[in-house]
Amino acid sequence: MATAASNPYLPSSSILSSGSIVHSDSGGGGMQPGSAVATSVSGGYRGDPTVKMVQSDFMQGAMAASNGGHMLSHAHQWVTSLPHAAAAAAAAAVAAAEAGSPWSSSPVGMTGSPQQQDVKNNSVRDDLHTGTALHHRPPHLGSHQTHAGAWGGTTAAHIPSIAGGQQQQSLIYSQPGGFTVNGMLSPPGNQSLVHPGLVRGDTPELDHGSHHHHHHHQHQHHQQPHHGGVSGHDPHSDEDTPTSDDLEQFAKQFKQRRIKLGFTQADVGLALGTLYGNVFSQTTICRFEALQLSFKNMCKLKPLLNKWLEEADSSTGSPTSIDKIAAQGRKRKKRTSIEVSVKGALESHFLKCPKPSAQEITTLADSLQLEKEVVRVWFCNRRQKEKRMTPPGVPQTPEDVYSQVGNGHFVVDYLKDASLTGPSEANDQRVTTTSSFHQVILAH
DNA sequence: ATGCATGAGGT
DNA sequence: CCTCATGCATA
Repeated sequence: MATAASNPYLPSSSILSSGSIVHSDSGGGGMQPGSAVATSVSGGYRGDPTVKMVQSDFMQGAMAASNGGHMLSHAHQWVTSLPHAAAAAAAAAVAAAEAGSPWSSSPVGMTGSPQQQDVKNNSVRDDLHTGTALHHRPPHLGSHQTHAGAWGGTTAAHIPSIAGGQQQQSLIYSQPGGFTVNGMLSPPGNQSLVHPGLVRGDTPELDHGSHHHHHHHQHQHHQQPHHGGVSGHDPHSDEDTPTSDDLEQFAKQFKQRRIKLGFTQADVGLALGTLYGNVFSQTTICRFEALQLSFKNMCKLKPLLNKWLEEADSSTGSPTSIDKIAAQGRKRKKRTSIEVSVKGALESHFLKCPKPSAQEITTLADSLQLEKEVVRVWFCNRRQKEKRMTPPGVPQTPEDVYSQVGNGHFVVDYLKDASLTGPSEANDQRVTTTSSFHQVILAH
């Protein structure tokens, strides 16, 4: 194979990335009058030997730079290191899918890598689980994929098991060893972190005596298609679609317990993986706790986290290690940091038009000297932000606070409307509405 | 805790 | 191209 042997990011050949070649930004005027972006370099990707210069859908039109003609310094040099051939991966994916277990088979990735440095997979030591044989259950092979109609529509069922729903990206980030990594629960380092008494005590709390549910909005539940079908819904069962209040509450409880048990958000994420085959990152757990996910997404995760909770406090002391199957070499573009001033500009435009056309984006990008993609993505992310349950900046005081926009309930409400409404038109409406509220916080 | 990014689906 | 769910990398 013609795989290049010189990987600029390998420890040894760090001639380039040694320490401080970071091109400072535009601040003091090292370069152009208008350069605003600064992609900080910080090397450190250890891809595998099989370097392949594949890629990048970005380059396509991004570098048009029609204006000055100068390309500026930030060349996209995202590390490229696709370990396995795409073909192989694809094939494997299919195979996996057919096999039924989305996760239990993705040996690819290292099939050809001669020297994986940190592969410590294979070690199936979970069978030695020392007693706690509770966890570790094979992914239920449900070939159904999450329909997730929850709130979006008439066919709001309940949240189906999503264990097998998304195997999509797992192809790339999937764990090396394949299957269930191993053990979960195990407070970082020492388990004696927690008071023995309260772990098992199973504090029947759940309440925080002071339930301040001041805010009551009319019900926004979308009823199930057939009334009488799935009845017997317990108010706190994870069966039916929870209300925003439920989620809010759960999130809080979850966080509390998690902390008490001495687990980090990352731990939980991993645990979920070994428990159900769905690994999540610290980010996601964090966002869940902070209600920074979409309503739908919150609903999806709640059951999983709930289960973990149960498992977590029922485990006396699980040994197994907490492995970190850290980031394998992946070619991610360097995170471009956008200058505050530029951000401001983007914000402005966003308020005016949250959905700029391709042309507009190009223009804007051009004027700001940013890559088109960056701008596009910025808008995408921005829109997503608008849709989260908890609007940023809004004081989240549990007490009172339900003055106007309270805890995002309204957000959820409007959101639901939005999703129900037909494509196009309605969108502007909702954004506008939200924006008005945001202006308050944004325009200090 | 968050900002920018990736990718799978859906139009 | 967009939306959504997610996450690496960072401040």
